[in-house]
Amino acid sequence: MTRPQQTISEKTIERLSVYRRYLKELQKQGKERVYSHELSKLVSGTPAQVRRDLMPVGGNGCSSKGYEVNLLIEEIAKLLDCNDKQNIALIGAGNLGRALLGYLSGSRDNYDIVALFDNDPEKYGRVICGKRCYCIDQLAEKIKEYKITTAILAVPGEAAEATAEILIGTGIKAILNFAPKHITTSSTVFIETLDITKALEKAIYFSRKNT
Amino acid sequence: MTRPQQTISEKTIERLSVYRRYLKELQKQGKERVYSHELSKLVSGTPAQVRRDLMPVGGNGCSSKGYEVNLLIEEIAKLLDCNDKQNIALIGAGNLGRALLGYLSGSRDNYDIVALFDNDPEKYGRVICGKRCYCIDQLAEKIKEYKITTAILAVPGEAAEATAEILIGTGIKAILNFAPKHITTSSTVFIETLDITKALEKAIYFSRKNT
DNA sequence: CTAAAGTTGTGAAATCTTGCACAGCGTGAT
DNA sequence: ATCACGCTGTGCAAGATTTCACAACTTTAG
Ligand SMILES: NC(=O)c1ccc[n+]([C@@H]2O[C@H](COP(=O)([O-])OP(=O)(O)OC[C@H]3O[C@@H](n4cnc5c(N)ncnc54)[C@H](O)[C@@H]3O)[C@@H](O)[C@H]2O)c1
Ligand SMILES: NC(=O)c1ccc[n+]([C@@H]2O[C@H](COP(=O)([O-])OP(=O)(O)OC[C@H]3O[C@@H](n4cnc5c(N)ncnc54)[C@H](O)[C@@H]3O)[C@@H](O)[C@H]2O)c1
Repeated sequence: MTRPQQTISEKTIERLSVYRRYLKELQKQGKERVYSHELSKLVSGTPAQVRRDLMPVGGNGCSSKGYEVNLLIEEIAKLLDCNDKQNIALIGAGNLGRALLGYLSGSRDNYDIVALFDNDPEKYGRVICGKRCYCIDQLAEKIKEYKITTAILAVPGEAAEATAEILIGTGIKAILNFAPKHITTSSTVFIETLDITKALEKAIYFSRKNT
Repeated sequence: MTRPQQTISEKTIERLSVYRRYLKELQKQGKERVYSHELSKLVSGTPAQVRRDLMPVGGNGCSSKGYEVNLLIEEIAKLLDCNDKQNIALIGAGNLGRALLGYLSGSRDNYDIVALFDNDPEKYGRVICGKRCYCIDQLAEKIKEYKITTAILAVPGEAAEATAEILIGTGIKAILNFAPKHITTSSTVFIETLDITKALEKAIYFSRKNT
């Protein structure tokens, strides 16, 4: 019985990532099984949504006993990570870039920041948080060398589009962008922009609307 | 003719924030009018969506001449900011917190981080990036004093839920949360969680799915 | 063994969001 | 003055996502 493998929505992928994080916590606590309604509370969803999200990961999930935590983590990993550690590049070793580096350098077993890039001679050539920082000119070369498929873009807004173009040119497949710029491309590269200002302005707006 | 003022969706609010940012750039460039199809390109949407988003901001928008940039910025500001500068608190002056502080301390005219809070004696009592850092124990007191309605939460995951509870207790109205924890509450406080790991795992997943 | 309680997987309904398409209008050309 | 063009505002359809609701199954108790 092979998986139907119809495309999975972005939202479902996001929630699977979140479920997995909680599942790992449960695993640490020694919990062996979990019900959809437990997961749903951790995430403000409904049990039905959790069950639907879990459908494409493969049907372990046993009536009346719920899901087996270990197995579920494994199956989600198969789907999200393809059992394959991904090499990531971080472009822009500024304030945000270094914070991210510290945050993401911890014990992640499914991806790893393997190279930094910057155009500031003060920064490239050094090792920051245990990772080598290269000159931005070496981007294409190093991305090939390290087999990097995903990049985190943390350069100033003015440089974001041009840098993204270069990245796309190197054959990279996805970009997580922190610059407050929408990056347009005709290629099929997946671009996710995390727009902090947008999130804050939204919070401010709704701070006035609630009750 | 008063605005219908039916509730505006979260997605529309987010896009309005983004439109405004681009409009301000256009303004700087001296552009006076803009068409929905121009805005839509900057954001990968359709012109129809832009027009629909702009409907609740009040109908300036003139056939054949498009929207007047200055006016549109003003109208969006009325909606998003209520012509009112918001005071924001930043909880957790760690790596991310300080990066955010630097980023958000620039020339924002609609909100301002006015106070920091931390539980580390090394940090509170000081002035960081021009803002005073208080001990977390003074949270309630200072939030009242500064009339703060929105908080940015950048404390470690373990402390996030407890800190959010305290925040909610102070009567705050919205929280922008960076900790990788879902914050559950029965109150009507608006909570937006910006989950960076989730975004990265999503990017990694789609890096493999595209073409 | 049977029944009760509680859970999964999923079709179908409900809701939310986006895109189409066109009436109506302002503009500029003829 | 008239007309063609291109844009806005919006009813409505299409699409996407969430929720409901129930059959099927497992476990536990009697
Ligand atoms: N700091 C934050 O908390 C924060 C929050 C939200 C968004 N952002 C966005 O993230 C980006 C980075 O912010 P930051 O605060 O780290 O800025 P920063 O100025 O501290 O760092 C930017 C880094 O990029 C490098 N750089 C500049 N141009 C480059 C280029 N062409 N190629 C390679 N490297 C280049 C600089 O040398 C510097 O090291 C900006 O777009 C900013 O808008 C930052
Ligand atoms: N650094 C990043 O780029 C990054 C990215 C994504 C998410 N996050 C999340 O953001 C949060 C902060 O990350 P960070 O890298 O800045 O961590 P950090 O350890 O550098 O900073 C945390 C700060 O919070 C303070 N703190 C701890 N407990 C507190 C409490 N109970 N009350 C008040 N202050 C308290 C600490 O003293 C410290 O200053 C974490 O939840 C982390 O998971 C960070």
